[in-house]
Amino acid sequence: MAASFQPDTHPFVRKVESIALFTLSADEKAALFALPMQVADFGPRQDIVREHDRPSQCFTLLKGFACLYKSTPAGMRQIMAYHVPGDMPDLQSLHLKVLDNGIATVSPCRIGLVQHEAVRALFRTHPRLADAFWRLTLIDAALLREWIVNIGRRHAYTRMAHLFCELVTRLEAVGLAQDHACDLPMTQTELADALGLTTVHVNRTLQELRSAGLVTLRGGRLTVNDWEGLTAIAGFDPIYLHLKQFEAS
Amino acid sequence: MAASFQPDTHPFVRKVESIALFTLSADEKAALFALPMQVADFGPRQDIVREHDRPSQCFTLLKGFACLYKSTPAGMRQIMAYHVPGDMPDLQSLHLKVLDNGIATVSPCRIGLVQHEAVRALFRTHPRLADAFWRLTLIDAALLREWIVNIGRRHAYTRMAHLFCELVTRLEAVGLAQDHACDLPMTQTELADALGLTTVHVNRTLQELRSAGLVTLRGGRLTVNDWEGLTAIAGFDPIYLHLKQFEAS
DNA sequence: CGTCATGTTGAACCACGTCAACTAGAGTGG
DNA sequence: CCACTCTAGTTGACGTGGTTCAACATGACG
Repeated sequence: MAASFQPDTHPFVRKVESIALFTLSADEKAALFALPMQVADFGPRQDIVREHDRPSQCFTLLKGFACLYKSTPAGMRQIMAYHVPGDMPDLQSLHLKVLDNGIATVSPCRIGLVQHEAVRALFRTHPRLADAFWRLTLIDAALLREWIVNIGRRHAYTRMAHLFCELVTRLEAVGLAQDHACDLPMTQTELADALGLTTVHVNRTLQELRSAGLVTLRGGRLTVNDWEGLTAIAGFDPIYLHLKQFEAS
Repeated sequence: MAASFQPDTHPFVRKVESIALFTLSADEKAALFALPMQVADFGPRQDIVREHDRPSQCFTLLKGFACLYKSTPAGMRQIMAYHVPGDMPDLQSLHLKVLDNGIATVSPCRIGLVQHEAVRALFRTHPRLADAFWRLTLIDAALLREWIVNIGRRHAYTRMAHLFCELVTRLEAVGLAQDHACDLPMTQTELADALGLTTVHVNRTLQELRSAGLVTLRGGRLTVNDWEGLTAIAGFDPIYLHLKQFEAS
C-alpha cells in the first residue's frame, strides 16, 4: 500500500473503520492496509473511468475530490455523487460487470487501484469485511435517494443549501472540515451539473445564500456562516448519511 | 414459504436467479425457497415500513406494486423507486440500522417477511447467495442513479417517456408485460411524485405523449404504441438495469 | 500584457407551478 | 334504479422559478 500512509491514517482504512458496525480487529486492519494498491495521479477534470467500461479493478480515493456523472444524449451532464478521500466510488463494479456511469476528478486526485480479485481474496480470509464493504455501497445508495428528493422536490435555494449541508457534514466526519468550513474545489458549472440547474442560476442562488448571511463560497473554499440557519432552510436530516453518530442506540 | 408457490415460479427465487452472475444450484434454489417467510397482505396506498424504522426483518414483494418514498419537511413527497413482484425493496436494512425512506404499496400487495437472522443464516450456508443479494442492492442503486439524471436533466415530456421505458422493460423481464403493454396501477398524483412534477403537469404531459401516438395510460393499464419512438425520445439506454440480456459480453 | 477559464449581469422567454372550477366514474346506500 | 359521495382526472387563466442568450468582468497564468 502507499508508503506515505500508516495503517491508522490511511484514508480508506479509516473510512472502513468509521462505517463498520463492528470494531475492526488488528488483523482486519492489517489485511485492509496490506491490500495491493497501485497508486496513480490525475489532474483536475479528468475521467478516471468511463460509462460502459468493464473494469477488473476498483479504486479508492487517496487525495482530492471526484464525482460520479452521466451524460444524456442531448449532451447535458448530471453529477450524481461527490466522493472524498477514503471513498471507493466504483466498488459496485465488483458485482456489476458494466459501469453505468463515469467517474471524473474535480480537483487533482491520487487514487489507489485494487484488483477485484484482491478484494475477493480479502473477503475470503476476512468475511466480516465483506459486510463492511457491502454497507459502504448501501450508504452510497442512501445518498442517491436523498439526491433524488433534493433535485425533485426542492427549489434551487434550499437545494443548494442541502448540498452544502451534506458536504460539510461528510467532510467533518473524515476530518476535512472544521467549524463548518471546508475546501470545495468545484466550479459553478460543476455545481450546476450536480444540482440539475444552469450555471447562471447557480451563480444567482449562491449570491442569495451569501447575502442571507448563510454561506460564502470563494476561491474553492466554503464557509458556513450560519449553520443553524442553513440546516433549517435545507430541512437537513443527516440520518441518511448513516454516520454512526446519528445512528446511536 | 408461501404454499401457493412452487420453487420455480416463486417470484423472489426467480428474481435472484435472473440477476445472479452464476447459475444457482438446486441446493441454493431449495435454500432460497425454504427461507421462513411470513405472508402479509396490504391494501393500496398503505405504508409497509416507515422512515426511521429499525426493522429486524426485510420483505419481498410477492404480488402488487410498491414504491419507495420520502417526504420533505415542506410536506411534499418524492418517490425514488418502484418495486415489482420478486423485488426486496428494503434489503438494505440488513446493513443499515435505520431506514432512511418509507415504503408504501401502490396497488394491493402481498409480501413475504423474512427475519434478518434467517437471511444471515442463509449466507453462512450458501456464501454465493450473499454475492447475489449484494448485486440486488447494487442494481437498485443503479436505478437511483438513472432517476437522478432523469429528474435533473430531462424535461417533463422525455422524463415521463423514460420512466415508461424503464417500467415496461423491467416488467417484461419478469413476465409482467407483453408487447410493450403492462398493468400500471399508479394514479397521476403518484406519477407526479415519482417524476418531481405536479399532478396538473403530469396530466398534460400524458396527453401530449398520447396525442403523439406514443403511449396510452388508462384504467391502470399502460400501452406503448410506438416503442421505437418512445425509446428514441427518452434516450433510453437499458444498460443501467443490469439485466443479463444487456450485459452479455 | 494577452489569453483563457470562470464568474457575473441583464433582458426576454418558457416550462412548469398554482389556483380553482369542473367532469367522469366507481362505489354505496336507499 | 337513482341520488349521494368520493376520488381521480381534466381544463383554463395566470404567476413564477429557472433557462437562454449574449455581453462583460475578473483573475490566474505564462
